[in-house]
Amino acid sequence: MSSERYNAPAREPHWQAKWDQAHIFKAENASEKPKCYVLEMFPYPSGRIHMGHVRNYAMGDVFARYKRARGFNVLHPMGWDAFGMPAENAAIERKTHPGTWTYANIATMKGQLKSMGLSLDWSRELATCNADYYQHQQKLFLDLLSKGLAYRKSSKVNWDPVDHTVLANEQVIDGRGWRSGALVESRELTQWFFKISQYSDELLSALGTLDKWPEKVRVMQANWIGRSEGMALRWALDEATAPAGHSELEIYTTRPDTLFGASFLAVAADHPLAKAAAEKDPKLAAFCDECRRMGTSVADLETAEKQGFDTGIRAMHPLDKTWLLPVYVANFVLMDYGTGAIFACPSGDQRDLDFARKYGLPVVPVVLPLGADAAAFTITNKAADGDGTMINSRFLDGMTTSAAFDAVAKKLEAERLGGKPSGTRKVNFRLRDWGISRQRYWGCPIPIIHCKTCGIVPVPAADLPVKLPDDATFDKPGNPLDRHPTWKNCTCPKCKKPARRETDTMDTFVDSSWYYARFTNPTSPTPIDAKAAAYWLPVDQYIGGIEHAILHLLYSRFFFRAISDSGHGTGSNMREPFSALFTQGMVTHETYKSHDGKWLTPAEVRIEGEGAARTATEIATNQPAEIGDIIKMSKNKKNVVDPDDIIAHWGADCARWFMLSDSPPERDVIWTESGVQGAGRFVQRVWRLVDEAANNGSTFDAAMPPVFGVEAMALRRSAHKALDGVARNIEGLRFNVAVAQIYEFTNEISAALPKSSEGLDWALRESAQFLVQMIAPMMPHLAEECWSRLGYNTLAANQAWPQADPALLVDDRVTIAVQVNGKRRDELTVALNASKSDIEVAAMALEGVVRAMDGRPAKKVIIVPQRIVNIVV
RNA sequence: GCGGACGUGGUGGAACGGUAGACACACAAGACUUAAAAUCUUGAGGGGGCAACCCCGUGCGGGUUCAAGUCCCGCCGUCCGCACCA
Repeated sequence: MSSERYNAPAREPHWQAKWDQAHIFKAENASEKPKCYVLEMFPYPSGRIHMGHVRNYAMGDVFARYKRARGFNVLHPMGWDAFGMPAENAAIERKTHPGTWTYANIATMKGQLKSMGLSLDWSRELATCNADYYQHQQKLFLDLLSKGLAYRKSSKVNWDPVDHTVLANEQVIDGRGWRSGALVESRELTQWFFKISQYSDELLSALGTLDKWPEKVRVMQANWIGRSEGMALRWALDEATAPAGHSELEIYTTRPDTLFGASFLAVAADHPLAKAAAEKDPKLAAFCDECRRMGTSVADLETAEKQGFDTGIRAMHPLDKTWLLPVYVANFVLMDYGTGAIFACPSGDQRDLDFARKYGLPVVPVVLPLGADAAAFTITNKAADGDGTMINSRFLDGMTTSAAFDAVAKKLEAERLGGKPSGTRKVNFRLRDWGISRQRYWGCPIPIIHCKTCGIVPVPAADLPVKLPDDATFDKPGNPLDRHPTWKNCTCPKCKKPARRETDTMDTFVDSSWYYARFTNPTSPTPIDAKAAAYWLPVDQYIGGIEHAILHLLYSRFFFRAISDSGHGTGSNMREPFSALFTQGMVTHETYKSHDGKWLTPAEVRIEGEGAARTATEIATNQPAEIGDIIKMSKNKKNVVDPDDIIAHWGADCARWFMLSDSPPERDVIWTESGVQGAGRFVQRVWRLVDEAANNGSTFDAAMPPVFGVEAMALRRSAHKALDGVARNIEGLRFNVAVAQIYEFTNEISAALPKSSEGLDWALRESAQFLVQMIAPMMPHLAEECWSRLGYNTLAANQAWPQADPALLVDDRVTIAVQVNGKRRDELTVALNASKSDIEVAAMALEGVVRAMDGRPAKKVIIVPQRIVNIVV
């Protein structure tokens, strides 16, 4: 018997080397086994892994290892989302090349991931900054271009003044750049776009098929796509007031039913009609400039009052040509939604009502809300924006709002204006096309040549890759490619005259929009090996952070469709890349501040006391420190714990186990020292238990004893139930519950150890072996150590998940609660298959039941076999 | 404003409509030890009672049900996402 403690940090590298030598995590692209593709969102090589990575990869690894044990051919790859601005910023600061910095980080982080003992197929490793990868992305771009799914246009874009680049709409959070945090400015630029809007309908409706995605993510995507059903209405402009060349105005509305409540029209400051009118009206021109200056930031929008300016133009009501309405320029009308023009019904829309009150415009109630008293109904300061019955609406009066919608639609579809229907039903989406041009160096070059003669010329596929030049300079802000002396000069592939290379690079979200497909065959000469992709895709379980709910996850869903439609998919009708998605919570930690207000790391403070009396002291100065909120680990707030330190001190298994226990995986977990200690104690406990069981004489391989005593039988039941429960909980990604079941089971083993019972030695061996196999997905090194202690010279990682014996999953006797009037008064242990009448007789005789019934007769007795008895008196 | 999630001991959290608080952390008492660590045992939702037991208890108020943390209705609160989207 070895009484030594298990030295995890010393033993873990040994087992990692064993796995490496045996190549057991290498996935084969052809197999008799069913496939399972497990993927965690690949990391950006920022320098070192953090606890968030540990949690993410630990979860994926448990699932991957479990599925391997269940007989699946598992693909579990890892790579690097390696392009991006931090590399460039680091290059500026440290005067190194972004590539040097990035590859050094990759080497460091790969070492860290290896020390976690992840069951990864490293033979498929890829880095998006490698030309081996991005050359294929350039090919994908060219094929999207030829299909019209990539295009160039001039438009207003989000400009990040800190990172000196354009950002997509999805990358602007609360008016700020998602990475730099800088307030985004609006600029008019010519940019490359991907036509994600062409897939709006499909991306939205297919959300319904993603039943293994979190509801939250689906709702967020649905809102982002933002479908609305309405009508495009063309209003004839009064000739006397309209600017030359403008005879009509098209607006978009979702409420044509409220058309008789209209009191004005409004257009965006950038609307062509506003611009035309402004030419002759300096005051209007000034107002439009003012609107444009008012940025797009949230702070601006919240404080901005509704403002408008009467253009003097009058428009004819589509249902009554004699009815003229004023056309305003209004600061709240967005040029890029609908047609940039609206009609306003103040009684039915709060914003229109505020505006009407301010400018003294009519407010005519047209919808009587359901249940409202018609005689007493008026609009004061609250618009009636719900459904109801039409009033003051001529031929619509008395109809429901939806009937009125149809009636107006029917009428205006038949009505002609300039030979065309004056109204058409129209579905509108909020989703804009994805602007992918970035004015930065460290990204995938857009394979385009600008020729004075031929215009925009794609780089011929044979000339790919368009490689980034190594000798760029980073000494000043702006795009190094743009100021490179030679790289951008080239010859036009068509006319062979001197031409200029496109110096924008692609948004790095393009890189991550197809990496999962590349993993299926990372050496394919084509971007995607259709056969390999068809075999492995879709990803069976994808795991990552919720922050990508509409960024990466929506882009990928689009990009996979777009490249499939341009000849690069699986060759089948597969449309969704990720069949199941799991969004894990963050890792949080307390924050600490020194007496003079500086953030302190957990290592820099000493904690004493507990509860409300807990105090922190800065170790270096011995000054009291302030204990702050528990928030996501961030370098800024210094509330970080370095995984390397934890692994060096406690071992990877301990870190993994702690990450998986207690908190449900979708929720945030609080990293605490005591929690790690608890996990560390459990590592030792498993080691001791297995050690003792292994010393127990009998072996599991020996023939099963013909008879088991009561204690031995009970232990066997526990073992098989635990096996079954842990399996189901890993399957459902309820790792915290699986962990709890393992704890429970180890308690059972501990309790059984000192007992003596026929067949107990054998049952203990069986239990110990099951325990080892149960923990193997979570604490794989410890499992190997224990497995060898049990006398095996095979690898635990290669063992099949043991089959639970169904006969042992149910007890032959069950204890059920007995209630009187719904309150538990006693309990009853009966044979599993006891008849209802037997149960009733036994229940009625129970002491607690007799007392509670107090001589009253039972009115009713409910018996749910194996569950409960409830006696109603 | 719109949408979503959540609300259970000191803490993290368990709980197919069926014994609420599994399991863990923290805590307390005890054993072992010269001592500490480690380990082991025991205790614990609140209140009452020597005890057997009894009452109350899953944010608040109603309802459905033999039975509600769980389902329904209405509030309150917290967190998250979107937001001048016509």
